[in-house]
Amino acid sequence: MHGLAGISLRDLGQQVGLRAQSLYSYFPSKQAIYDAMFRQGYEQFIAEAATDTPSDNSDVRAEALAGVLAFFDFCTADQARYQLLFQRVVPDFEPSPTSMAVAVDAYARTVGRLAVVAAADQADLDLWTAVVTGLVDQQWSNDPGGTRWRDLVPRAVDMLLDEQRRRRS
Amino acid sequence: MHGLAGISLRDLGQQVGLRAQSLYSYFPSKQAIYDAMFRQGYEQFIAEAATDTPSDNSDVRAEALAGVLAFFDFCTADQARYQLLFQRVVPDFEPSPTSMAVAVDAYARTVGRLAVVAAADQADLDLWTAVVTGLVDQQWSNDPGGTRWRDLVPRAVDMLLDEQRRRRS
DNA sequence: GTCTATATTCTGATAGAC
DNA sequence: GTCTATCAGAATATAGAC
Repeated sequence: MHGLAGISLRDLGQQVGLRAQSLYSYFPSKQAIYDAMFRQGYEQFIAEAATDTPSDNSDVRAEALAGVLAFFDFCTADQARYQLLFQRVVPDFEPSPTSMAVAVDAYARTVGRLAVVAAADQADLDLWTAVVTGLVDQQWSNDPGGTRWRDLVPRAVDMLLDEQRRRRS
Repeated sequence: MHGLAGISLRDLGQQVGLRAQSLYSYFPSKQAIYDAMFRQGYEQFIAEAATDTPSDNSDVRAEALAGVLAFFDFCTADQARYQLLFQRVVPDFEPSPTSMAVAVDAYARTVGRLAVVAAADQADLDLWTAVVTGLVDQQWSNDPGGTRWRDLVPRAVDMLLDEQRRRRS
C-alpha cells in the first residue's frame, strides 16, 4: 500500500533497524507512535514557518506566494507526514490533547500570517485552504515527485488575491 | 476506521446480509469487488452527468456552476465511492483494463464539458480540478454532512471564470 | 535495550455439507 | 446459493531470556 495507513509495526521497525516488538520499549502502543509523529510533524511545521522571511507588507503578492510555496513544499516532501497531519487516512487515530494543542497552535499561526496578507474572515480562509490543499492533493495523486501542480501555485495565489481584492471593492 | 481502506469482507458482507465467505459466489477475490465498485461508480458518474441540462452556451456562469455543484454533490454523497474513484486510499488496488476504460471515458466527457465553458488547455483544467477537489476534500475532512465548503462553490466558480477571462485578454 | 517466543485477534480465502 | 468449519498469514501486543 502507498501511504501511512498500511504501515505495520514490522515495516516501521525495519525502517529503524528494530524488530516490531522492540518498539514497545519506546512507545506503549501503535497509537502512541502515531501521536508522536503527529506532534513532531506540527513542530516541524512551526519550526519551518519561523524561518520564513518576516512580514514587512512591502509586497503582499510575493509574500503570499512565498508562504504558499513553502507550505506546498512542506506538504509534498513527505507523504506519510502529509496524510497524518492534514488528511484523515490513519485508522482510528485521535491525537492526544497535548499533540492537538501543538496542531491548534500551528493552525493559529498560519491563520495569523494569512490574515495579514489576504484572508479576512472564515470563508476567505476556507477558500484559501481548499485551493492550496487541492493543489497538494492533485500533486500527490497524479504527479508525485513532479511539479505539474506546483507550477500552478503562482497562478492560484494571484487568482485568490484578485478575487479578494475585487470582493472588497 | 473511517473510509474504504479498512472495510473487511466480513463488514462488507454484513452490510448486504451475507457472510464473508458467501461473497466468493459472486466475486473471485476482494480486488474483484473493488474493481466492480470502481466500474459501477464511474458508470453512475456518467449516467448522472447525462441527466444534466444540455449546453446551449446561453449562460456560461450558470452552466459551469451547475456542473461543478453536481460534481461536488456526487463526490460528497458517498465517501467510500469518492475515495475509490478520485482518491488513492485503497490498498494495492489497480483497476482492470475494462474498468479503467470506463474511468477514462468519464474523464474525457468531463473534460469535454468543461472545455466548452471554461478550460482551454491542460493547465487550465488542472487548476479547475485542484480547486474543485480541494473543496470536496475540505468538506469531507472538516465538515462531513455540512455545507461549509459547498457554500463556497459559487465563489470558486466565479473566481476561476474571472481568472481565465482575464488571462485571455 | 533488544531479542525470541508466544498470545490473541483479525484478515482474505478454500472445502464441503445442505 | 448460502451456510459452517477451517486454513494460513499478518496484525498488535505481552512475557521473559540475555
